[in-house]
Order: sequence, then C-alpha cells, then structure tokens
Amino acid sequence: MVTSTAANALPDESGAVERGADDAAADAPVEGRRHTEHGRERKQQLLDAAAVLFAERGYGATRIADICRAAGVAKGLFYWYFPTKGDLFAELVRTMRLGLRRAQAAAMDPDADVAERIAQGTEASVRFMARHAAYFALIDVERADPALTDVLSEGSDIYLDDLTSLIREGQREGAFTDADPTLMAVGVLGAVSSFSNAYRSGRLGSDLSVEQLASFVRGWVASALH
Amino acid sequence: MVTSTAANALPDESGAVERGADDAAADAPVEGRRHTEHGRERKQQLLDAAAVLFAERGYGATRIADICRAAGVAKGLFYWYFPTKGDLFAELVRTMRLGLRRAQAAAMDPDADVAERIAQGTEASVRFMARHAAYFALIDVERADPALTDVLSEGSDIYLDDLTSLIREGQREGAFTDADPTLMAVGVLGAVSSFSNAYRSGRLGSDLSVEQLASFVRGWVASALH
DNA sequence: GACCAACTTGACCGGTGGGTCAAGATCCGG
DNA sequence: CCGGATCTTGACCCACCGGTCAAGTTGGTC
Repeated sequence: MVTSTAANALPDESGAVERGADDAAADAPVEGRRHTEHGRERKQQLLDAAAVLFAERGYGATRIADICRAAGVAKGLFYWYFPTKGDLFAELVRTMRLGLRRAQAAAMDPDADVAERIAQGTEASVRFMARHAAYFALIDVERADPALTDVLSEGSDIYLDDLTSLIREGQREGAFTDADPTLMAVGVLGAVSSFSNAYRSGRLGSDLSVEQLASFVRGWVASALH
Repeated sequence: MVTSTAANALPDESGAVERGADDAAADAPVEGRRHTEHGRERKQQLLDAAAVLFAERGYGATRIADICRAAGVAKGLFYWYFPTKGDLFAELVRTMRLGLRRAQAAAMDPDADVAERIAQGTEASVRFMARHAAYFALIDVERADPALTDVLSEGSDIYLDDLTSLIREGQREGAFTDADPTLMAVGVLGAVSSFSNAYRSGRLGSDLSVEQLASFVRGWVASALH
C-alpha cells in the first residue's frame, strides 16, 4: 500500500536485496508444504507469543518450550511451523521491518520539501516503534547473538542510505547544515531509536503521550539538522 | 581523580547508591578470602579475556570454558575468582561506569558555563566510548538478560538526572530551548551512544577520526539543544 | 467411507555447559 | 621444615534444552 514514487524516498522494500525469492518459501513449514487458514493463525499465535517472551526475557533466555506453553500447544508443533528458533526470529524481524518502511512511506508526502518529508518520516517511525514496543525492545537488545546479527544487519543500511540521499538533497537546497550527510543520517536514526527506547522503558514518565513524543523528536531532529 | 566540585556536575560515584559496602567483598573470591598480588592479576586476566569474548560473541554465547581457555587457565579456577558468570559481568560494568564518570568529570571545567560543560562532557564521553569500544559494544547489546538488567540499569539514571539538572540550569540562563529538560537529556545521552555505536560498528567509515567524531557530536548536541 | 494432507501430541534423545570436587602445587611465616 | 592459605587442575555430574519421531486426530474431497 502507498508505494512511494519520490526519487530517493524509501523505495518499496520488495525490490531490495534482503528479500529475494524466499517470499514463497517463507510461509511453508519445513518442506514445501502449504498452510490452511487455521495453520496460518496458529503460526501467528506462535509468533505473537514469541515476540512477547523475547521482549521480556531476551531471545537467548526464551525456551522453545516457553513459547509453546504460552501459545498453548505442544512443543513438537513448533517445528511444524518453523525449522528453528532462529527462523521464527528472522520472520519476526522481516515482518516488522516491512511494516516500518510502509508506515514511513505512507507518512511521507512526495510533494512536500525534504525537511518536511524527514519530519514526517521521523514522526511516523516514533509512532510505529511505540505501537510495536515489545518488538523493538527485542531487536534493540539482540544485536549480539552471532546467529541473529545477519538478519538484523540485513536491511538496516537501507534506511541509512535513503536518509543520507535525502539529507544530501536537502543540503543542495540549502535547507540543512553542510556537514557529512552520513553522520547526520546516523544522528537522525539514532535520535528516533533513542527516544523510542527511552519511552518504551518508561524513563520518560507515563504522562507523556506518543504524539507529544513524536512531535518533540520531530523538533529535535529538525533543530539538529539546522 | 579530579573530583568535580561543581554543583550538580557528576558527583563522585563513591557516594552513589550503586556501590555500598560491597567494595570490601568485591575483591574476595567466593567467601571471605583474600587475594595476593598474583591473584589480583589472574583475576584481571579473566576479566580482560571475558570482555573481549563478550564483545565478540555476546554474553550469552560466551562459555565460561571459553573465557578460561582464552586466559590460559583451567575451568575450575574461574570459580575461585568469581561466584558466577554474572558476577564477572557486574564487575566489568561497574568498573567501566566508574571510568566513564571519571573521564567526564575530568573533562568538565567547573568554571565554564553550562553549554560548554555539556559540550566537554559530550566529547569526553565519545572519546571514552571509542577507547573502550569492545566494552560498549557489549553493554549496548546485553540489556535483555534478566540476570543483567539489574546491574545495567543500576546507575544509568544518575547520568540522566545530572544532565537534566544541568540542562535546567542552562534553561534558566536562557542558553537552551525551553522544552522538557528530561527529554532533552535523553536526547543528549542518546546522541552520544548512537554515534559511538555507529562509529564502533564501522558504519561511519574508517577514515573518520575519533576527534572528528567527538567534535561533530558536540556540535550536533549543541545545535539540538538550541 | 476411504484417502490424503494438514495438524497435533508428548515421550524421548543427545549434546552442551554451568557448576562441583578431591587432589595437588606453590608460597610464606614461624 | 611444618602448617595453613592461596592458587590450580581436570575429571566429573547433571539439569536443561533444542530438536526428533512415531503415533494419532481432524477435515476436506472424490
């Protein structure tokens, strides 16, 4: 939905490297099987249960048995839907990344100027991260596991590259300071995740609404970019 | 060294809650034993080896046997110096936190104005994090483990509180924007760690020096604070 | 009602790794 | 050179957990 047509603005993820022809296989159990409607729901139950537990105790500390217990199914069933714990994690990550990019793309008005587009994307990201707090608490935390780093780093450059081009464009227009655009992009991304992280962990107090936060971050980033 | 005497600026950590009377016990093995000079060196060997391995593979994926092999000692010896893997980690964390606070305090000129002090503290933090990249790669990554969250969150509010008061002071002087000082403090801390994190992970390219980064972050933060 | 695929179960297996332990080695004061 | 504390070793124990499997159940289709 809402495929961005703006030059450098968040190209539709389907074209990106990170997801190739595995889309077809992604929904299959271990082999080339098919899922019924019921099966897809079950799978989602497991994904949801896992997301919560991962966020609570961390990926490594979450046992497959825990996930199954939380989802109310026998342990063996896990392997009907996922070849391994890591594959479940990968699916979680890819789904969320796709969602974030869609949220950003949907929020950015192709006709607006660069500064405004970045502001819109920033707000959208903060909102999205707040809505999926459990998930972001999770990935924010699991960069270490060697088994996971691949999936996690897989598509993260894309945000940086897109944003960098956007900033470069803004610099040509004279809207931003003339510093290293990559550094500035890192700053923007870092701000979004830092604030979201702080919000999620309750460090900002519970009387702050997501909208207030989003608008503050928007201003913070705008001010830092000059 | 260089105990800050400025009002709200980084009170000496020894007075803080996080380290009470456990200092005496902290150097003891499992029970109330004492260490010889040789023993203290051995312990440090283990800490160093662990820090490297933790940063490489993550805390959870590092086996005690690995640490011992890296340090060139038998596995049983580990338990002579540390009751458990978590305790070693805790010691690592506390040592580094102390170091960071000292570096910050040393960098901040008590006679300078607030904006300048924050700028100095920011630069010092970036430098410190760059110098101890392996360690910060580690903690940046291990927030999840329930066994670890306590130690990690233990003293982190202190930075936030100190910085918040500092910013409030700056606002009274009219040096900063009049927004929620806590949010602003979170932004500063987040910027420092985001940039350091990006630098450490090589996302910023290898031709950027630490000094260049530190000065960029200084400017970024100053600009965001207004 | 027979057949097949999707789905579900829980017992079971095997490797891994945290932690223990009994036996020394080394060092030092008396 | 005796005794005690510190230090060191590596074999051993065992709980735990990821993953397997054989046996079923369910539901749709011809």
